[in-house]
Amino acid sequence: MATALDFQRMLRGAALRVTRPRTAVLSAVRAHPHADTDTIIGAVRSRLPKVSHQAVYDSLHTLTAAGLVRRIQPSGSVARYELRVGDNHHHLVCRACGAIADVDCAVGEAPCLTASDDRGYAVDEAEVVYWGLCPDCSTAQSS
Amino acid sequence: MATALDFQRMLRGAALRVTRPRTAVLSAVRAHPHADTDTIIGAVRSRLPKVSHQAVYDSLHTLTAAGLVRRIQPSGSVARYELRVGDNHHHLVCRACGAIADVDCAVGEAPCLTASDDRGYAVDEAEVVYWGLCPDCSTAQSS
DNA sequence: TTCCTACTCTTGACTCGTTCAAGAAACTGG
DNA sequence: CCAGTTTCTTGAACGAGTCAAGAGTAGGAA
Repeated sequence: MATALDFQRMLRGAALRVTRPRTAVLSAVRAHPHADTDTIIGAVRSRLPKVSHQAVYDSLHTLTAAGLVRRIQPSGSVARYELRVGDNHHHLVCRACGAIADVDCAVGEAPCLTASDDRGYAVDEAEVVYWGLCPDCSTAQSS
Repeated sequence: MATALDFQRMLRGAALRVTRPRTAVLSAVRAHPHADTDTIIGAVRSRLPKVSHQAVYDSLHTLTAAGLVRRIQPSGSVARYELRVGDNHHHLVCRACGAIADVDCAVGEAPCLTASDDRGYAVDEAEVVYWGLCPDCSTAQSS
């Protein structure tokens, strides 16, 4: 369980200033994986009621740019965030309710990271999204 | 080269009514792969100046639901569309300018279509996005 | 400790892609 | 050609996210 001190170290390690909103955002993202901005704002304000939505947006941008947080945004959804963990995991997204689940990379160690023909692009990341129906929506539809 | 008749057949094949806006949208999507809605509206209006933006939005939704058109929306971008072709191709997206290029699936025939653990999800599609810098932006940055 | 500077946060307005709603127009089967 | 339903037009509205200016704060230097 990461403590406030761990978040401090993460921020300092990325050469970022340690501020209450930022540590609160990191904590909120860890507590609510795949949460949208609104949820994060709510979670942050449960500790620091006076934090503005703009501070949360700024923090999320900064943390994303620093690589501490990962932003994901499936089509048709608002932006969602998760703590960047070094592993190469991907996401299952429910077409019906938008639920997101983590899934390890399909074939071992980053198999899809190299395109068959990169068209001259300098690729630094491959993102995989599996679309389908989550168990709940699946049973709801068939019944 | 697909003609208006081909588009008609595509619509009828999907049990959709054949209307001018819809055929124009199909034509525009074929002429401008990966175009955003604004571009498509512009292309449609070059033929049918009186078409409302709402008709284009409606057509795109309908065509997407029917599977004739595929909607893609990389993080931080607006919605983009391309004609659905049966192949399993993916996309290269430039982090700097947002350019999109097609790329064939990395390892043959839909390798990533099966997650290592589907968590009970009924997966019907796997989407792969390669993030990086396009040739232009790549040279612009290094210089 | 105290001060200074640059970075961060607050406040509040604003943008713009997309959606909603009501009525007019048009497509299709009979 | 007609009826009935779907689709399009018009115009307003929504909301996630951004912009901007000034107040506040973190962190290094003295």
